Amino acid sequence: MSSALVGPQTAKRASAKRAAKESRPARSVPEATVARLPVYLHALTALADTGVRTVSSGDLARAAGVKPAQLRKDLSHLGSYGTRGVGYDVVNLAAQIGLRVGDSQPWPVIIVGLGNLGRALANYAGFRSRGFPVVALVDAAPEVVGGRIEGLPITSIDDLDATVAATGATIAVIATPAEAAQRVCDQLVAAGITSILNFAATVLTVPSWVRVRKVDVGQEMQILAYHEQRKGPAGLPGAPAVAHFAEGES
Amino acid sequence: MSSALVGPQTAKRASAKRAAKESRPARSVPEATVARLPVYLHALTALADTGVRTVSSGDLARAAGVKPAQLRKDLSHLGSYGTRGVGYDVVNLAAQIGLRVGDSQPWPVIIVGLGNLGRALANYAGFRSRGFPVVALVDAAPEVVGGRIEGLPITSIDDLDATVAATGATIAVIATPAEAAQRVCDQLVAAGITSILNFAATVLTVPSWVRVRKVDVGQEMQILAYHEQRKGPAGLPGAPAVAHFAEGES
DNA sequence: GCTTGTGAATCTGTTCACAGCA
DNA sequence: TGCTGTGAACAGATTCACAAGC
Repeated sequence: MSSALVGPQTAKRASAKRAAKESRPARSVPEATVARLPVYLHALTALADTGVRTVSSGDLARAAGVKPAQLRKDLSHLGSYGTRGVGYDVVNLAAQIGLRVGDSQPWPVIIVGLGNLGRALANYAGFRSRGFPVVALVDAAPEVVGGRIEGLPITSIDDLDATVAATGATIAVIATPAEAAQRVCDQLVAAGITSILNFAATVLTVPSWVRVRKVDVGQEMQILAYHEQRKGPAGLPGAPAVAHFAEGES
Repeated sequence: MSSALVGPQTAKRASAKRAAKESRPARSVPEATVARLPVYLHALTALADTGVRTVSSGDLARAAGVKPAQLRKDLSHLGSYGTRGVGYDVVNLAAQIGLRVGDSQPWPVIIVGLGNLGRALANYAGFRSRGFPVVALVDAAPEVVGGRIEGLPITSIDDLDATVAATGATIAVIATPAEAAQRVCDQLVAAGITSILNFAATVLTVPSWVRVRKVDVGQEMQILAYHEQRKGPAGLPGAPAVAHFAEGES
């Protein structure tokens, strides 16, 4: 589990700045930027579909819901794909971002857990269309195994190793109940999965080479509720509160 | 659109540091902390269920997947609910966080869009159990309206104003196709909704007093794919890669 | 003219390290 | 002796503002 084997950020402290300065052509895009690339790509695709050829940082930023300066800074981490005085070539920029985001190849995905959510995900068309074909459906319940969804058979969790090997998947989606999530996660990791999208309401413990992203609807709701809470007691809706400057919506 | 009336963090720009120093007892919890409160609450609830009475920042941090210092800093924004040399009282701390997260009252929720995802969400039990009863299901398609899910009737989007007024909901979930999302969003806002959880793959434009959180499965996948991309070409799995500095997984 | 790309300034969040207290 | 709570140091991300270039 959290046994040593770490060694990560070991010599990071001391070396840092000076060492990284030369020899490297500026690798690594900031994580915050990576998280926005899909948004930019989506906006660019929409623009391309409507026949727009070039777009300015201002326009693209508006479509993506960010500020122009942020967009330019983000894109600058990828390279210089714009033309001063003109803007960005929509198709070319989309291609460049697509490259980074792995659009050039399909990423086969395994879905584990076929309750309500798992089934909805298995039927979700946007999955395949975005380059993530669902190649296997896995569950533990004997009465579920053997069924089919969208023509794809549901296989047993006991055959996970074979399933992963056969499909070549490296990404998995966990849509099981919270109690089963960690166990399933361990099995996925053992089978060679290195990226996991976790819909279960649990914190997963994984080795350092495995990346997990969590989607927790309940938590999102609670974050919204936190802010609703603030509003309620303060001022009545409709009644103009005191000062306030409009926010530019992030 | 960006008219205005919030009231909170009002004169922030100009005043800043100097002014904020005195008179204010440190209001407002950082957004990053707010996003973690639900995780802490979940971990505490689990601990309480197993009968644990007190917990140290180290143990709770491990359960929540953060560092102890981070947990203490986060909790310090809420007040001093721990006991030096001992730890935190599980039940009391859970109560305090629950208070902030709005656990004390139910937050009725409306779900708009009853395709695969909407139906899965409507059936999602964890919704109600976390204090977010689904009080209305809304769709636009005539052939869907009139049906029932979990005993709840599906009403027409045309009756939205009445539905919101009747239920008193302030939070809504958008699970429509992307094309319909902005239109639905506008209608929700007009009806009085002030918090939205958006599952559609679009950036929503809303007035400043409305809060939106987005859940986009496709985007999450692309973020995972971005990192998979880095790994792939570099070294074979199993074969120790060259240099390579391990990242410290957050 | 116009818009990009980027250093510098700022803001936000995280981590350290230790004083304060049971 | 612990473990919390927190100032101070650090790191990361955002925003500003302007030089560079079409």
